[in-house]
Amino acid sequence: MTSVYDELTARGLIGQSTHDEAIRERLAAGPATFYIGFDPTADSLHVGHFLTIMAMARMQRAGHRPIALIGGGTAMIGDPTGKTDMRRVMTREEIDHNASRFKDQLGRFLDFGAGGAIMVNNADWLADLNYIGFLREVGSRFSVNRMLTAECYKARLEKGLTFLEFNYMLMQSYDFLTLYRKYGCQMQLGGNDQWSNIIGGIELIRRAEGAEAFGLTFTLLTTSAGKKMGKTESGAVWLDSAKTSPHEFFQYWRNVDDADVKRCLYLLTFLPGDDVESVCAADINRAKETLAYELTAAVHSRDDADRALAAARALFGGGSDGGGVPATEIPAADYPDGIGLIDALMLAGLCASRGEGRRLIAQGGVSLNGVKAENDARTISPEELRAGVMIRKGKKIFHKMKFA
RNA sequence: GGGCGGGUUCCCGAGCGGCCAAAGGGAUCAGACUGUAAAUCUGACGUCGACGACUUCGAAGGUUCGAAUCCUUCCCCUCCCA
Repeated sequence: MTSVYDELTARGLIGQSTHDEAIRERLAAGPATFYIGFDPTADSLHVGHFLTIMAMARMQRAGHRPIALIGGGTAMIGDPTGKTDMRRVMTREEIDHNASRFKDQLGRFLDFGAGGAIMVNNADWLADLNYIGFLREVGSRFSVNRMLTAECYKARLEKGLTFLEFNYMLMQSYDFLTLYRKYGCQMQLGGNDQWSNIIGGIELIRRAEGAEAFGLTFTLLTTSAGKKMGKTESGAVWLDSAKTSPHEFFQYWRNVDDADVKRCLYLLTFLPGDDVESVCAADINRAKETLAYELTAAVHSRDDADRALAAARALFGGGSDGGGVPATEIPAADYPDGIGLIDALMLAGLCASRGEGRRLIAQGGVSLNGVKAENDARTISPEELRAGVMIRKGKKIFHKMKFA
């Protein structure tokens, strides 16, 4: 069996590593403890985190021990990396709430059982730090000159960087040091954008403990065009089914670019390399279906994936019905005469304003049960609502509406 | 603290008294073509009971028949000096 390191490399996950050979040897030598941090800046993890999570899961499968660090403390500072503007300062309550959501979600992918993965929150040691003590222990080991040359601060040096955010690197480095001391954690992984922060921690460990630590970053999940994946017009693609339904989630992956399918299969699924190659070579559309199915099953459930797949086939294969399609139920009592088409679109969230709805219909972008809506005066009758109407917006967006 | 330059619709960015709901680009949405792909072409893109009305150009006042454009105060940002 090949080592995880080789597996990660073969699948194209590795972005940069601090010590190629040393890390390979360390991972081959036996169980290693590593950590990855997640800043709870939203109330759900999203697709951007998923690649990292899968990498953790692969490592765990290979016998290593993951520490999932929830950045309850660092989130109070805000990582300036990759941001051009200072982010909104979050309240303690928001952060705590988000952190608890993260916890639940991570539990789906990692085994937190005895001897398994560990979850920690850096608020536990950052929140009550003593300023003087921290400066003396940690601050003294950082060179501002060096920090300023770090790539992650470049952009911000032009737009403005607060002292608060400048400290982020120290916080994260201190996390690494703390985990090293507490759990013997010798390795930090992260997105490629975390490189500078990881290096900071490694150097801190060396200076403070005289010990060696390693860093490994993953490629960012981007499209072949270089854009970050996981964003849609309506925001991020979330892992929480309440924020992005399994159907939408499935559709997102079903619609990825031809050019990105193989990469995604390698990066995000456990599908063996040979299978990835063969499925992509055979039929690209089939490969997309596989991608969508596998990811939906992993993030949500087999059942959800089955439903989404069935719905997709029915919907796009010419059939009309499909379970799992987003649906809106309206109380019959409120609409004795049916509902105006534009109102229905608004209610279903298919358009943001009535004007937009009107335009949509005028341009031929709306159909009901497969019949194109000719004009915006159309109403959906009570009979139709009783039976349930399938509203289709554009080519790919379906929404069911019926009486509750 | 002093001085310069700024804050325009989702983003970038024109406009600098009426012809401005505001050029251009990007993003987005729809249509055509397709394979639920890409590329391309076309249209739309503040809100509404829509050939009209209403609300926008950092905030609040003011000048004017008329302001995104002029004046005053305030808030925020960049840069230079301290």
